[in-house]
Amino acid sequence: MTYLNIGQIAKRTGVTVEAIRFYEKQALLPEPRRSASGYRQYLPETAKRVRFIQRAKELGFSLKEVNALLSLRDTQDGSCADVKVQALQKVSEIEQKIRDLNRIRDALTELAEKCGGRGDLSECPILDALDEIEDFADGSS
Amino acid sequence: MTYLNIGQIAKRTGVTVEAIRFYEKQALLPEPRRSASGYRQYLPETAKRVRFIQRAKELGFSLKEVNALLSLRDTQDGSCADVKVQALQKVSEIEQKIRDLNRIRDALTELAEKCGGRGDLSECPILDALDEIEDFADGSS
DNA sequence: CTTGACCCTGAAGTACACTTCAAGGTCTAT
DNA sequence: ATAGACCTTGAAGTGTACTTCAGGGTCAAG
Repeated sequence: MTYLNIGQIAKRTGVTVEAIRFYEKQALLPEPRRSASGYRQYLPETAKRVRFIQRAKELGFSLKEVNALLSLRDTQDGSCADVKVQALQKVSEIEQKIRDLNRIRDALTELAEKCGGRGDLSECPILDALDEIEDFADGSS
Repeated sequence: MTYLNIGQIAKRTGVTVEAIRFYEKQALLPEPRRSASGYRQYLPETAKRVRFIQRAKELGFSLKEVNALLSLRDTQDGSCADVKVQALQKVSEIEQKIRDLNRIRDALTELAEKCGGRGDLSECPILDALDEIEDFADGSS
């Protein structure tokens, strides 16, 4: 049969069995088919979904947000226009994250370059590179 | 005087007073100067650092990781070569995050485009777009 | 010289995302 | 048919990142 039990999903994704059950409880994963004896039986695609959850978490999305992302794909109620609005909203959030990560990456790259690989930190004042992040306006009051 | 008290830092950063004190306890912020009466007195630059902490958190870095990033800049011990190695390591982690975010953004953009803004979800099967994320190898066993 | 907005500390409480535990049933190989 | 690796549930425990509470001191305005 093409079904996988929870341990096999765990192995394929690197996520613990317990975490997978937890995701089910949180409705991030649909309740799977069960064997006669009550074992969960997953389609192999479930592993994709679990990996997506992991990745999204590493990118700073809460499980609630991951759920919202997945629901954009899953949901059967609500209009397509709603989905579009939400998707575009998420896109702009994500683009902000990408910009921020680029800023941090550039600062770290500059830092590494200026360090040349030898000398001690007193010869590396360019560690200020990170201060170039957030170089704009303060609060207004 | 050029010093700001904790409430002013909070206002400029959008981070609560309590969280700022918490960051100090966790050594993400250096212990500031104190007034005669014990009030914390911050240099305005501290706001930059606090905003950096917030941004980095939103990008999926734990406070411990943020600390490591900030330490790359701050530290006075350890050789510059060490800093370089760590910085480049972080750069590749960050580049992975950027790739993942690009994947999610592209999928969401595609989803939004195909939705055209009207019709209901039964006319939007492209919600499968997100499945194109993680399109590669399964576990090896 | 008091009122209200601010600051201080330490301790306890909360939300999130799990992990561990307890107590037990199932499956496969020998 | 029994050992060992798997699966089940529910409840309690853990680490992170705060927030709230209790009890009090400080500062600027009127």
